[in-house]
Amino acid sequence: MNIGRAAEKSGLPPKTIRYYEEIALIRPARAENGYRDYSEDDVHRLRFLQRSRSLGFSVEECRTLLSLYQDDARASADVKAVALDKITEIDRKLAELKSLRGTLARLAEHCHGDQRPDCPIIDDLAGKRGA
Amino acid sequence: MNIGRAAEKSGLPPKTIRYYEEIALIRPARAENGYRDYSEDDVHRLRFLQRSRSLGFSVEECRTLLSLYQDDARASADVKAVALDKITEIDRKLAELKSLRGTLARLAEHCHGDQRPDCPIIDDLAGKRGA
DNA sequence: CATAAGGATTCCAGCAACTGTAAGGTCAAC
DNA sequence: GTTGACCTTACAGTTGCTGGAATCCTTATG
Repeated sequence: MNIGRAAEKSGLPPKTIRYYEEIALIRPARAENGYRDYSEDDVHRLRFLQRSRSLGFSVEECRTLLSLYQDDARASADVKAVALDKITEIDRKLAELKSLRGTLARLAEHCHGDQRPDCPIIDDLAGKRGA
Repeated sequence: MNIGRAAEKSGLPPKTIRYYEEIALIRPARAENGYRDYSEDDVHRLRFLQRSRSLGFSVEECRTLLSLYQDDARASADVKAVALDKITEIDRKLAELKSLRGTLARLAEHCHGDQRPDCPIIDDLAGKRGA
């Protein structure tokens, strides 16, 4: 099938699919006219990529997961390790965002937010601590 | 002062400082030998940028904040609005990450993580729902 | 049969926010 | 005078696409 149909079926835009081929994540066949020709298996792989990307895995992680997906002799422990690493990474990001949010919320809370120039947010950004 | 000293004082690498000049966030003077020459005020601006970037503001938001910083007639309401927008954005990211984390944790929990190939994580990524 | 629309192809540029590298200029110390 | 630290510019690379231009192929219609 052509790339447009594969795009519909996988939920990925054609541009992205071509990009995935460029970085060697998938290798579709070519028809005689030069068009890419996707098999059902290719579409499975594309959907796999779509889902794993949407779960926050990087393209390189997706490459690993895809090779595990295609490896019938894989150990589920290997897959689990990737998932747990990602959870750790997400936890780090969550902690960082929460901390940022706390700081911003505290600053905003102390800013009267009117037409006067006096502003604790700016003061903090400028390094004028406390007060 | 030279860029190296300004880097030390602001906590930003020289490369980043040059980049900020390239995108017109700061405009240091030049010495006769062509070296950038930073004033104390320049360093204040750099520290301001360092702090606001580290709080998660985009470079363009930093540009806005910096102009507010340098505007003695600013309304604190304008600053507060930027901060509140950023908090909203952080909340969105937090929700997304929490959701991802939940999905991954659920998948990992059901994966026995041993030497066998059977893996609910892969099954889910492949679209085999339920089971 | 011509042609126009809709898809397909390639390649190149651009987004954010830097970072790395190369090739060279300047300055202070020995 | 030469070493080494520091400065300069310019260009490439990072991540993960996305948009655009020029061209080709296929299909439907007049």
